[in-house]
Amino acid sequence: MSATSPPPTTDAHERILATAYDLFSRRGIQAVGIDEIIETAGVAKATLYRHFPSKDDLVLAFLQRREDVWTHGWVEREARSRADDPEDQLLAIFDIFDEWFKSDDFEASVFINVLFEMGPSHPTGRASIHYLENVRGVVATMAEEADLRDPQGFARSWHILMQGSIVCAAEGDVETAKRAQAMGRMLIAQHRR
Amino acid sequence: MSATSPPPTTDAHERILATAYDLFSRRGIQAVGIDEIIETAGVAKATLYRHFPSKDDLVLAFLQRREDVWTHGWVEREARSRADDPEDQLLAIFDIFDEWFKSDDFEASVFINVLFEMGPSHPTGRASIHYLENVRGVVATMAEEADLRDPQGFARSWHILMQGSIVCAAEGDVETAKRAQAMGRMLIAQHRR
DNA sequence: CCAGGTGTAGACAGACCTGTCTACCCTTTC
DNA sequence: GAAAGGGTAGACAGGTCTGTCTACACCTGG
Repeated sequence: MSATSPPPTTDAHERILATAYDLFSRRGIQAVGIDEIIETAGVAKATLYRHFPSKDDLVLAFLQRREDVWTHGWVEREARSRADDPEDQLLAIFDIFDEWFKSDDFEASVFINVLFEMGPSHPTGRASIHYLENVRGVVATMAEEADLRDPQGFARSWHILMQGSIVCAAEGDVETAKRAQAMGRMLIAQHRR
Repeated sequence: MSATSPPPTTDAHERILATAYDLFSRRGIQAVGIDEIIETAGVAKATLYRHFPSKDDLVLAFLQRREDVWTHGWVEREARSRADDPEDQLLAIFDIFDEWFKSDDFEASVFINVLFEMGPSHPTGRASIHYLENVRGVVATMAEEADLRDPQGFARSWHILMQGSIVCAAEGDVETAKRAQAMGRMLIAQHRR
């Protein structure tokens, strides 16, 4: 989330990945070249290619980190910390999204972004699909904890609301999280036993 | 002005645009180069640049055609032809989406695609946002015809369902249209007077 | 002391891409 | 019959990008 490049004391591998995370997150994959990454990270080109044999490998490492930082470290963690009741934890996702959409550095979802930028058959696109499925898995777990009917089906419907609100936010509608949350409430009510 | 149509081929302008429509629709903007378009269309490079001063201009013309063909010529037209009741016309959108997602040439939404590929500040990205707003406008009109409360707000929520199902379909979930439709039913029920 | 691993700096190859330009062809119109 | 306009074919300029390569510097451990 920090835009500052780390001090040169940290090791090169980490510095490259942190820089790539920042640049890829904000501007996408195609728009960020290797040359910009090495310059921003303060690293020689040979060093980057020693740690990451190709740009695709760097992108894959970036997506893995995105899951750690965004999916688990931010969305899941925040949702769980904001409420005790599992239903409220689910609804809290859209409170978090609301803050996300209204923040300055909202740049649309990295996973959707890469999926559309690279296509579903490209290795990085396939990886994005995998990480999006994991997001759905987090929702399914919460749905189980909330003792909702058909947690897998619930998670798929909930996922539609999450993805839809992200796209609508990218379109410019900053109030979209509240609308998605309202539909989420209806969906929860329908899945109660 | 002349009504004479030369036997060899159709109008070059039309041939270029039709080829660009096909290639851009299926593979995205960045992945399709000018050289491929002129070769596929069977046209000289100078001819393309005579009709479209730059690739961006060609993309803008492509997006305009996409609205004509897809938004109005297909989704809106089909939805209206499949039901008389406005509420059923709205729900029919997801029947159409269902067939779309399951068709061989489903390639995700062009407008979302271009928006994510080019970014919201690029002219073509801005145009995509405009055409997505027009899709929402079609929904709002149908909502008015169905005499639903707050048709604009309804259309925004409905739009979340549409966008979400498209992304989930791109992710590989082919049953997503049915789930979106079920949530659509709930949303309609909530907006009845 | 020196060998190996890690780093820097930057030139360079090779493959793309968009957009321009020349040179020529063919048809229609005045 | 000449001019004009639209078309073809393709070279070319100028830019981008990834990835390789050379040459050198600095530790650190044996």
